[in-house]
Parts: sequence; structure tokens; C-alpha cells
Amino acid sequence: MALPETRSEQLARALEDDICAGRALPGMRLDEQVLAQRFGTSRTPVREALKMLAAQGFVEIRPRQGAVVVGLDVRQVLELFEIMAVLEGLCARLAARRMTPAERADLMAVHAECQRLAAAGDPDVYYAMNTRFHEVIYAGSHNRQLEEETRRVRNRLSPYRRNQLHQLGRVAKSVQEHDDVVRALLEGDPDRAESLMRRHIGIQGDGLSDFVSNMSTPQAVSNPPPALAGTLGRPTIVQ
Amino acid sequence: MALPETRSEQLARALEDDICAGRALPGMRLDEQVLAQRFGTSRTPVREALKMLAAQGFVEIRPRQGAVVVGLDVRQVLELFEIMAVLEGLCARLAARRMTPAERADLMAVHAECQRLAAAGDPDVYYAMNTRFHEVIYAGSHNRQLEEETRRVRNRLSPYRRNQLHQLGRVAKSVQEHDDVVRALLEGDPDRAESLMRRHIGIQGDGLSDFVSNMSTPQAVSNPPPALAGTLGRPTIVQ
DNA sequence: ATTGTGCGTCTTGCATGCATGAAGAGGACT
DNA sequence: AGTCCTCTTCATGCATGCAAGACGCACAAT
Repeated sequence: MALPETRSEQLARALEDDICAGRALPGMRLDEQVLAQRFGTSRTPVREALKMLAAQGFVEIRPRQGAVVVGLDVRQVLELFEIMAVLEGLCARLAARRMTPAERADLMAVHAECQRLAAAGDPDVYYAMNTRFHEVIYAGSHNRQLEEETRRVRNRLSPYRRNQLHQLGRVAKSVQEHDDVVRALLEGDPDRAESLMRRHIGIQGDGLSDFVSNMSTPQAVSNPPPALAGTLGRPTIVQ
Repeated sequence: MALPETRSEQLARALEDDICAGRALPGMRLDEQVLAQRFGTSRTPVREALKMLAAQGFVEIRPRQGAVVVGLDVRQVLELFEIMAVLEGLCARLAARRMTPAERADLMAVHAECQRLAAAGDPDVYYAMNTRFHEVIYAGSHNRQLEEETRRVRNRLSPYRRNQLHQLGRVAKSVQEHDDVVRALLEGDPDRAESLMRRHIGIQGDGLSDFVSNMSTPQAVSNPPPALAGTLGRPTIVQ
């Protein structure tokens, strides 16, 4: 069954992964030849992969000037968070109505695991389980398009979220908010589930200023509006 | 200033336009060579354009089997409408808080024009102005990412919306709903604006059954899950 | 010292060539 | 007759080649 995957798709996934995982930092130049050599192919599939990533907003291709990992400034990140909040909110709303008993059990299990890891204290380990928690809810929406869309926005934001949980008390707060969401979901209350999830994702009140001040951690070369992107945070040549 | 546009970008825009405008119907085969000839280029930029469109969900590329315009089945269309509703809802919410006086004036002008055209009676003419109405609200959100995202989903749905307004009384209803939204926007009531917009976009109650029964108008070759897509609505070879 | 000009180098954008794998036609066999 | 198999044909996936545009540097002029 395993449908054959073309090189360009493999490359696109690999590069997207590099970006999401923070191995390719915003502003980093993606040289076609270098990538081609790195992956042992010609430039053609590399170019196709870059085009795909560009179409999804992960990289920016300036004609005749090559591709760089998109660097979002504070404003753009906040914009994406606004989107993320409603998408995840919709996931929760739909999940409240549509999750099967098996999915509900799954949710509870993952949530319990989250609680356990939160108590354990390592934010990075918690982060992984936190991701799974949200994934369960995406799936629970029974809306594939929404699932993909939400995941895509999440991935675009991921370089900027890594450190979010390292703030003091953030993990505990996160898991508490999860708890509220889970309750609403299991009670089948779509309105409350949506509203709670939106609050959970949205950066509000203190969270906002905390986030903004901690942001620009991944050397965010602001690039699109000002035609600089190479003046201050000089596009590091990728290995 | 006019930044140079590469062939592949031109092609991508042209093809997306063909799809949105219904000139390229769902299920239609997009032959690389034919397109290359049609646009007077080699296959390379055509391939890159197709990859971009694939990354955005407009076409589907099955390895070694070429690209086809994505055909959405009823379920997928409804899924996208669910997304669309919250995205447009968010636009309205943000617009209610953020629109400048000039933008508000713009909104009123376009709305008035909508009312005029609705009374005039031609659904297709109204459709164009209706699009502008929504665009004004996208812009009013002052959230570029949201604007693009919403427009993208809208475009994906456009082949399936064309006939929606041809239903008896739909135009009148649409313009009435606009009126409610406008009122909430101008009063600066984000909650109401969002909620009204969600209802406006969402297909609910009668709207749903009406829509579903009228759907599958563009010969929607359901393709992704079942590996057929070529059995019933045989991929028409594009000119 | 700073700014403007010209050249050289390099990367990108696109064209072309070739091999692999898929769809279809035709025939043999059940 | 229907089914399976083989062979042919052809489109796709990828590699390579080539020209144009961008960047950097040196040098000259102010």
C-alpha cells in the first residue's frame, strides 16, 4: 500500500521538519546546491520542495536571490496565534460533539499522562505530550481539512513556541487549562470547550507581555516588509 | 518596485485562477506538456507551479500519474465550510475592534452597493460585489496572515459556491445577513459580529440540505480516499 | 574617507535529455 | 466470453546544461 514518495516530497518533509524542530532557524539561507549535495540529488527536486514550502509559508523565495527560512516578527507571530486560537477552538467544539467513546478514552489517557509529566517537571518532555494532547483533539473534530490546517499553522509557529513552556509556572497553568477543556469535552459542551480552548491558545493578559518579551528568541530576521533581511541578522549560510 | 515574477509563479496564479473561476473543473487532468505548450514554456516551471498548487490543496499530484484538479466530495466541502465560518468569524471579530474610520466608510459603501445589486436581481453581479464585501472585512481585521488564510480557503471552495446564490431568495437573505453584520461591526461589538458572520457563512438548517442537494454540480470526482478518481468521472484531458 | 562605477563570480531560472514506471492494447489461455 | 499476461507507448521524475541577473570586490573619482 505504501504509496511511493518522490524525492521532492521527502525533501519537503525533511526541510519542514528541520524548520519546525528549530534546526533551520528563521533567516537561514537555503542553498539549492548545498541541499542537493546534502541529500544526494540534483537541484531539481530541491527546487520543487522549496516551492512547496514557500507555498505553505515556511520559506520565502525571492526571485534570483534564493530561499530563506521565513522569519516572523512579533506582529506576525501574534497574528498566527489569533488564527491558531480559533482553529483549535473549532477543533474542541467539534470534538465535544463528535468524539467516539474510544477517542474520549484516549483523550483521558493522554491528559493523565500530561498531568504526570507536568508534575515530573521537565518542560521539554511535557511539550511532546502536550502536542499529542492537542493532536487527539484535532482528530476528535472528525474534520480532516481542519486537522491539516490546524497542524500547518501549529508547525509554522513551532519555532516560536519552544521556550514558551520554560516560563515559570507555565506548565502547571497549561495542564490546568487542559483539565478544564477535557471536562467540557467529556460533558459534551461545545460552546464551553471552544471558549476554553481559545483562551488556552490565545495569548492574553500577562501571557502576552511575557511572550512578547521572551520572543525573538530564534534569531528572527524580520524579512518580508523591509527589504533588509541580511543586514542585521545576516542570513547564516546553511551548512 | 514591481518585483519580477518568475514563470512558475505566473503559471501558479493562472492555474489557480482557472480553478477558482471554474474553467478547470475538479477531476480535470493537468498535463505538463500541454500546459507547457499552452504557456509557451518548458515543463520545468509548469511542474513547479503544480507543486505549489498541490501544497495549497488546489491540485493533487499522484506520483507517476500526473496532476488533477482536486475534487472535493460533499463531506470535504462541508469540512471546509466549517473552517471558513470560524475564519470569517474571526475576521469580523477583529474588524469590529480594529477598522479605521476610512475602512468603516468603505464597508458601508460596498454594503450599499450590495443592497443595490441585490435589488437589481442578477446573482452573478451580486456575487462579485459580495466578494468585495467580504474582502473589506478581511482587510479590516488588520491581520495579514488571517487575510491570506481566509482567502485561500475561500478560493478552494469557490468552484462549489458559484451556484449557491442562484437559489431562490438566497441573495436577499445574504444581503440581510450582511446588514446585521455591518451593524454589529459599526457598533464595535466583536462578539456579535463574529457570531453573525459565522452564521452567515455556516450552512445551517435548511441551508445545509439545500446546499448538499444542489452540490456536486462541478463534476466532483471524489478522489483522495478511494483510489478511483478516473473510473467514474474519467479525468477529462485538458485542452 | 566615502561614494560611484565596472568587472568577475556565483546562484538562480529555465530548457532539454534520459530512465523508470504506469496505462492501454493485443493476444493467449482458461 | 472473460481473465490474465505481455508488450508497447507515453508521461512523469530527475539529472544536466546554459544564460541572465544579483552580489561582492576592486578601483577610481570626488
